[in-house]
Amino acid sequence: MSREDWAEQAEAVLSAAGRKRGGARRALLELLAEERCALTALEIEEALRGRPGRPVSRASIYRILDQLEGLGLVQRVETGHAMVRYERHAGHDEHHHHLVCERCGLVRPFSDPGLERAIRNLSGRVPLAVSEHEIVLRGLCRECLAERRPAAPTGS
Amino acid sequence: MSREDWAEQAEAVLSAAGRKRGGARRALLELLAEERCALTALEIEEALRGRPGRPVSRASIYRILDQLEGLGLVQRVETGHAMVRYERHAGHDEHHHHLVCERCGLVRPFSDPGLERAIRNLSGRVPLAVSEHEIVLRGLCRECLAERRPAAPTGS
DNA sequence: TTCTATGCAAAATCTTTGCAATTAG
DNA sequence: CTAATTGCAAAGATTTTGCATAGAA
Repeated sequence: MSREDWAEQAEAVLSAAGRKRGGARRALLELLAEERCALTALEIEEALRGRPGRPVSRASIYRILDQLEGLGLVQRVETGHAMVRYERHAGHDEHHHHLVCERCGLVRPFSDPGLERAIRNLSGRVPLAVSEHEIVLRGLCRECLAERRPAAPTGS
Repeated sequence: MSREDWAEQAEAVLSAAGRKRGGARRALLELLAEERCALTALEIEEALRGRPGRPVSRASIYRILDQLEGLGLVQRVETGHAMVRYERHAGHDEHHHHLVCERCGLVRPFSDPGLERAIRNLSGRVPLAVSEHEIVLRGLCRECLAERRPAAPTGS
């Protein structure tokens, strides 16, 4: 499913759920369709303010995200700092997790088949009917690591 | 390391860091030593209010948790709902992750060697110097599943 | 026309900070 | 005595809600 398709499909799902179209949600869908990784509500607000389309009020952003999450169109991602991030619900082929830099806060996607296998394997053995999983690796990104260790890593 | 040992060791680390003893922190350490899974700051506040020791002000709870996290004595856990949870930093043998029920909010620990292996394996191949990882599986716990599907699961 | 969508402002919730009093070392 | 600890209240930050208007079907 390509990016434009995602936005269109989302509109279709919304319509099927008896929702009417609106400019604010439209703008939000377009933004999420382009983004490949998770954004916070405030990042979304800012992004929409600085683009050709229209700005969207914060309250609407929260309401729309909540609605989209309820319909399975976006996923919440908890990467830290008690601030929720959202990204479009990806198909099986685009499924990914997140790397978070503890120093600069950078959030990047990654994926790994071995990890998915381990999760699938595990899902049948826990006392929970697993519907989703979320994995966050924390550490230092390359840039922050470089700033901390200017010298070459020569043993002790 | 047993539970009491953890609290004692924590006091030792604090002392080594030049910290003085205080009743509020003491109460918090004892609570965390007993808990096997992550609590939010507000849950900690409530738990401390309803027990023999002393109640601790909310501000102190946040300050103390922050301090303990800085010393590596507790770990933040992001299980969802934009509320941070904390649990004592476990040794290698007690390392675990979390199952979260999407309906009732129950948080339970679990662990799996295969998963840890996959993570270790992966850590060398991502553009991040990984220092921690966090895994959350979401779904319905047994009780909530039972409420939703009163009938026996006989294949359609 | 009827119900949804949206903005604005107020409220609610969680977390942090400032300040003064207390207490450990 | 000096610095860390703690509580209280106020401030911050993020998220939610109430209400009125605008807009889609």
